[in-house]
Amino acid sequence: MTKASISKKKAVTLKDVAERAGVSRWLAGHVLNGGKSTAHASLESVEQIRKAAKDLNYHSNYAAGLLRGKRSHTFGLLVSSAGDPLRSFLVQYLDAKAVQIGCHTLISNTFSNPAVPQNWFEDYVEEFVRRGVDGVFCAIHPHYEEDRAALLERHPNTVFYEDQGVPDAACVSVDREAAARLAVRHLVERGRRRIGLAMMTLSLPAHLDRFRGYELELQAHGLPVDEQLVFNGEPHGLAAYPYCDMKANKWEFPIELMDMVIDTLVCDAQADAIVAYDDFWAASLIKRMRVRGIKVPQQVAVVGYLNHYLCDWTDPAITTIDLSHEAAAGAMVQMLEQMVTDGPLPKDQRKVKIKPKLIVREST
Amino acid sequence: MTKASISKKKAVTLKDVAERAGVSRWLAGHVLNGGKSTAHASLESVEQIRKAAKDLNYHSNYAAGLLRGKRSHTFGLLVSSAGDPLRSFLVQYLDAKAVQIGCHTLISNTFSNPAVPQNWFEDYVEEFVRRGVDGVFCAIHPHYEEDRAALLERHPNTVFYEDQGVPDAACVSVDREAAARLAVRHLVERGRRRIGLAMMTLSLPAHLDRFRGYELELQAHGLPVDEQLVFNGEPHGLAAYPYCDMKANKWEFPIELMDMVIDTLVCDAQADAIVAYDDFWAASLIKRMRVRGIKVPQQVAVVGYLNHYLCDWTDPAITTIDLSHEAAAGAMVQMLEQMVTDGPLPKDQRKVKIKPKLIVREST
DNA sequence: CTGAAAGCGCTTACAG
DNA sequence: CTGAAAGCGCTTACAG
Repeated sequence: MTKASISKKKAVTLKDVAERAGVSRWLAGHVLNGGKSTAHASLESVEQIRKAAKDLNYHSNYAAGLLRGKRSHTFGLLVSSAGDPLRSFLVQYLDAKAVQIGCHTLISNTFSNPAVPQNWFEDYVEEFVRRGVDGVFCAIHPHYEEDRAALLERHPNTVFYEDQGVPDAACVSVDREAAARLAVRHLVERGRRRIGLAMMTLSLPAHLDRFRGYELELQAHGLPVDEQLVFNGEPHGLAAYPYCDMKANKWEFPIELMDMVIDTLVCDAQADAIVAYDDFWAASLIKRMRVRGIKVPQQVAVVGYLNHYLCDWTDPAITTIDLSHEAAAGAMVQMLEQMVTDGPLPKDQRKVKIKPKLIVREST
Repeated sequence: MTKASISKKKAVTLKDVAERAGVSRWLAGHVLNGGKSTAHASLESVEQIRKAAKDLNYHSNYAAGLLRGKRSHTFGLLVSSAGDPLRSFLVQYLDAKAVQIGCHTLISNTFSNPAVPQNWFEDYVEEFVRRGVDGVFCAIHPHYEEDRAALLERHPNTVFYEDQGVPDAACVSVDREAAARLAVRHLVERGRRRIGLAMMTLSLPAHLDRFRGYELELQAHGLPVDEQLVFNGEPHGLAAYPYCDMKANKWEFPIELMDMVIDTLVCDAQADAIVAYDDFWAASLIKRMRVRGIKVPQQVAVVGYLNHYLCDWTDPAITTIDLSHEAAAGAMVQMLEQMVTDGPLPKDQRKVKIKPKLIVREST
């Protein structure tokens, strides 16, 4: 059988199955594609139809179903770059969870692509409409100023990852306050008393959550909150955007800032531990401290944030907070599917916080 | 306007546009969706139609087009896990390049998902048929024994990443021989004379390519090929599968083997440089050598393979070979698109080798 | 260029 | 349960 003959071969249709099973097209369609009860059909007919479908390798025509208004079993996924360390595993798990309920994922990552025009976001939103996606996952970074309201207008069935400032929207996010508390508690248990916090900024809600967790956990252990122990990158020119420019696949990490963190927290404020902004900060802090003769973890313990697999490969390996991407993806898929089948979620079910986990390695 | 009214609002159709533009449905369809020449229409009509379409926010109905046999502008992407460090950037770039030619990417990564049944591969292949993808990118790891012949049978338009043992199939792969030569040449230029090679196995073609490159480049510099300087992990129980089990998101890295590499190459054979199997080997080798008091790069230089971003975060940062994922993705998209539009590629255009690049950091 | 018709494969509504 | 018909939105073929 040549390739040409394959591609020319007519697809097997409901009519073929019905004829072979000796039933009506209606019944065959009802049994194979109806989804609901098969009450109308005798058990024998159902058997016959299923067998005929299998024999003929029947698969219902996707385009015809769509045209008649059936759902697409496709979710659109908006992400700035699929390879982004903060997103790649979320992407993987979202698709894996979607597959479990019979759905597929259409990706759209375009920030990595300089050739894509400015209005990529709107174009994707329209293309998603055109393709009849059942819903959308929006996992673009919160600081990108795309029009999320317009997205919601076109796709009421949207679930966000991380709070993107859209009131009442369905949203799954990491419990950052809990994350900071986990880190601090662990350090206290290891006997640290002067625990520093190194943050990129303290002017955004998500970052403030971590600061609050840091404060609360210190207080829970009767430790003072010393503002000298809190480093805020913002006055030093650190904006809230990522230092990893995925567009150019280039890391522009402010390594000199890490020395400032060490000056401020370790040298001046005598920190014996640092809760770092993320694993990349942690890795650089460790690297710079080694150069300066400060031993990790003996003199200063370091905790990261994210649990990127690079944590296994630094020296020492980094103790960190795992963001539970799999759990987040599971929650997102479950919420979206419920929205698709049952309509909008009740308001009190729209915000889901994911519990992070402490992963202990060598840096503490 | 309530959400309900939006979802109920009838989609704008070609008929609406034609009426508004005062032309026939045929002409409107021809101008807006025909793609080919607009020779049949007067310039004025074309203007009118375009304007009407824009005013009404017309987008051609995807399902109807598919049903009538138009191409889907969708590529299927088979990958074991989208978050895999060896694949995540390829995934990102494939989508980015596809978008540039107006196509979208349907991902399918399921190895990460224990709940997916054994026959996931065949299911995806059928689902891709059902959804009418224009073609398929197959970037699953070569050692997974899925039925690639069956894939090709259903989807003649398939481009593989890395040689997967399918004769005559279109395939883009890294020039591994060139990669090894780049590493060796760089080390020779840095004055190294006893350059070790640490390989996972030497029984697979792809790995042998690197060994050949190593040999050739040594010979090109008049250096002897000393078999003591070649470490082969295979006799030590290292199979050719990845040590990163994405299914469980768990790394089972044979760290004790890294000590064996150091014993064999550095202690016994007096290597002053190691060309490592990949960046993860390089990172571990560096880590273990530090423990043993061997200075990198002063005593032993190390070169990785892949240019994963973790190379920036180890100490010292790793000199490595970049696999040019963006170029590979570009070639794959270009080949697939040509197959879609012009039919099968001539046999001599089916194998594309991507040139890797040397990235110098601190470990050499 | 127009206009009316057929048909892609399915689902829905309807009379039996 | 069956059977014949309509229609989702489009493209194609055809007579004008």
